[in-house]
Amino acid sequence: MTKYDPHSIEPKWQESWERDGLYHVTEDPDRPKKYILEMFPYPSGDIHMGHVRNYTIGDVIARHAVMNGANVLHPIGWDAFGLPAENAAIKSGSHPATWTYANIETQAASFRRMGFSYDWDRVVRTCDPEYYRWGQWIFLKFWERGLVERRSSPVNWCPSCKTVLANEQVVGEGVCWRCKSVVEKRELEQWFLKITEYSQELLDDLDKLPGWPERVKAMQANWIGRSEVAEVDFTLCDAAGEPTDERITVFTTRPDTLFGCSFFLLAPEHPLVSLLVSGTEYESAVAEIVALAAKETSVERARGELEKRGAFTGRHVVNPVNGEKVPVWVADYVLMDYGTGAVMAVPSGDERDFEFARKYGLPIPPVVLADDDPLLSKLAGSRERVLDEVEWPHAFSGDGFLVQSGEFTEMRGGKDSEAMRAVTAWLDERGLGRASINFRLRDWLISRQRYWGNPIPAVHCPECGLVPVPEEQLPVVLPMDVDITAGETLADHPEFYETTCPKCGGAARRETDTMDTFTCSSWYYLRYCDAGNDAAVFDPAKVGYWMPADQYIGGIEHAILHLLYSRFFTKVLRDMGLATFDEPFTNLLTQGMVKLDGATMSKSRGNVVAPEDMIARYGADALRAYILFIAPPDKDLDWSYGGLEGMWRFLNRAWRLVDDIAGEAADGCGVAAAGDPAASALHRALHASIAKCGDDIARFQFNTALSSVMELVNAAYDYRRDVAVGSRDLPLQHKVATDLTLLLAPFTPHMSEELWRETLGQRDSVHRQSWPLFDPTALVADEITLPVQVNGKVRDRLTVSADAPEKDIVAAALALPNVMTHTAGKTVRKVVVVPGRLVSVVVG
RNA sequence: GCCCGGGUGGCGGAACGGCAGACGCGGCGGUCUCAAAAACCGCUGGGGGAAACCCCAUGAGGGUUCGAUUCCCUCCCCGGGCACCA
Repeated sequence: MTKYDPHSIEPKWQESWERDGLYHVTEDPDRPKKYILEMFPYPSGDIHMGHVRNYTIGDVIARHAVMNGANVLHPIGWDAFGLPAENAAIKSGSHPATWTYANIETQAASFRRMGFSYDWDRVVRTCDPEYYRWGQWIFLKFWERGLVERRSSPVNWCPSCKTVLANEQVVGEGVCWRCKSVVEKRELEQWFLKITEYSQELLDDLDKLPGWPERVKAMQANWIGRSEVAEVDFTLCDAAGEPTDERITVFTTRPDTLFGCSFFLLAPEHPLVSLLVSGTEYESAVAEIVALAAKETSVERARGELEKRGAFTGRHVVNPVNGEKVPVWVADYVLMDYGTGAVMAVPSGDERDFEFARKYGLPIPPVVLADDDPLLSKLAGSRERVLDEVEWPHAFSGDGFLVQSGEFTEMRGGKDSEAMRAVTAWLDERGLGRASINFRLRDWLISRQRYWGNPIPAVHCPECGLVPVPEEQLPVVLPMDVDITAGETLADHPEFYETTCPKCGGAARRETDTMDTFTCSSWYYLRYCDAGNDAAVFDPAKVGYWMPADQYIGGIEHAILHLLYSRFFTKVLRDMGLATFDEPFTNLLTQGMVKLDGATMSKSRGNVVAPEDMIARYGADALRAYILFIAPPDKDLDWSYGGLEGMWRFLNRAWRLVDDIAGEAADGCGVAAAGDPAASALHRALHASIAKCGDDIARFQFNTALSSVMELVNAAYDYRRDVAVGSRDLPLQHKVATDLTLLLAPFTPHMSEELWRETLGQRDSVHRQSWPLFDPTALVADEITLPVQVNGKVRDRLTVSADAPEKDIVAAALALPNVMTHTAGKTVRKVVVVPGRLVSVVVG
């Protein structure tokens, strides 16, 4: 008899596995591959319950896949560049590199202590020059393909992080994703990756991802924001009101309302604004609006709570559909960075234009009427404009009939309507407009004004302009002697930025911005396939063998950010001929958060349950099994100490069972009794658990997978309680003990290994064994008990032999006492027999 | 406003259209013990009944079906994403 002691067995097997290279893999064309990937962590130093959950899920999937005969790649690495290292360095006076590498060591030790089955030979650390040089190489390839651009535009600036941010990194109501400060808009020259070139494909290929949660796909589709619009060209008039050659194009989703356009709007930031008004009587009023708009914070503006303000420019444009001249106003609710920054205003059909028209006394001609609108009878049939005002309290944006709309009058209007198509076609024929597609997705701003990142490999030459660093000069090494505590960045470091132009050899300045860390995490999963390669970014053959990743596991917070960027990188690398697949991650599992009393665990809140403490008490196996048992993986879970205690009890129970059975086997006692019902019940329970546990792991229902193992243990205890020692079926018990050990192996790798090798005396590792075979015939019982319903309610139970013919079942069911009670005095209209399931009697 | 999720015992959660609540936590009662811990056994949705059993119950209301937590429609509530997006 031995006692379950995780503290002695867990470290022992961890060392043994590592010594034996148990989790080291190479390509093997003869076996099916499986790439199980978890989002690599930022090395913050300590592991938290979110890590435990994320990486345990991956580990169970990986171990189960191995037992099912797959050649499994299960790597780990560190997303090691980023701001926290700089902030910590400023605080502690150490170097970001020192801080980062030390954290990687402690975190790796914690991961080893959890018993995760990583191939440690493939570790990737994004702050290693051996890694980031290939990030720079990819950047140069993007540049060659015209996907890199340095340009000036209004960008998001985080005052706290002192750097610019990509659109995706501004979350909620205009705050920085990392520090939650309110983001400011600044006009700056920055580096962009042209992700918008792939907008349509990024959207379309979501359909190629049936293994992704709907939620994530919906979020990406929302973010990409495709809308089918019409472009309409308005002709600008000069100050005297005469049409010029200049046209201003607007986007609209409602070309059917074009006849209701009674004014025209420009965003305050629109470049035309100052040209139109400079030196005119309208200049000061317009300047005021521009100044006011500049002061509005992005938060205020995003909430749409501001009262709309505007000013007339003194100019007009010609509405192409009816030749009408409408006034051009500047309005603060028109956004420069959506569409063209110019809008045709249709106050009767758009609530914002409606408010604006009311405020400034502009006309509101109705053009689309609801089917029950009283104006319908008054305006029906009139093609010409007869009414310029409505008494409505709001604009009407629904479907309806067109009135006073020229030749389109009486057509059906609305989104995706007859009138909409007709107007667009009419404009197209005359070269005044066209159907078009608009995306909300913006190009990815990747430059950061921070030190601890991957340097952008570019040189500014006064003669040649922007020059890429030649490939053979890579990597542009991040210098280690920058004094971060003094607030220095690369821009303060002449030794770094003073250089010569690769093209002309003249004096030039090296780019001092670094890349967004999300560029590093957009291709690390490819590097895992060929981590040590120092001659190329990776060997396409190796990537071709392992990719795409069969299963990706990580937090929902990357639903857009990392997952969108990685999809983009994959598509570009494919177009470069380095990959043959369209999507990097075939299946995605987004795990829920680990909370305490409903609140997110955080150090600042002081409500953190430290994994180390739990390991110290119950061992890593109990923690692993518990965090999977408490809830399905995609749901948030609330931490419970009692639940962990319960898992500890179960592991002890399972341990004792295997230990006791092994003891009895050694004693050689017990004789199998043929046809013993208790033994066949245990036999059935065993195979039911084998089937359910495997199926449930395959569909990531780890909680029910574990509960099926618990049922097996309960069944074995029942058997041993009910059957005297001398009458127990020894081979069956032994089979239960070994299969139980195998079923638990993915969840509790250390305990299973100890039971397998020490208690059950096996030679090879339990983690090199096959998943136990399920025998469907074992589930077939001689007799079955069927519930019998009368009018949908269970009234009795019927025990019959499994192969009883239907008419015998019907007869026996109708003869059951409680069935007779409920059918007495009524006519049996129908009897439904669902074989092996139930009997349903219909009376009336 | 648009788009996704989700509402089941005291709690976490189970249920290919087929006995609602598996498994676990917690609670109650018991065995063992001088006692406690551990372990083991039993009970544990609500109501009625001595019992056999009966009634109610998966956010609300309809529908399809012999049969609905599950499928369809309408609505309510909670969580998340997008949004002065033209």
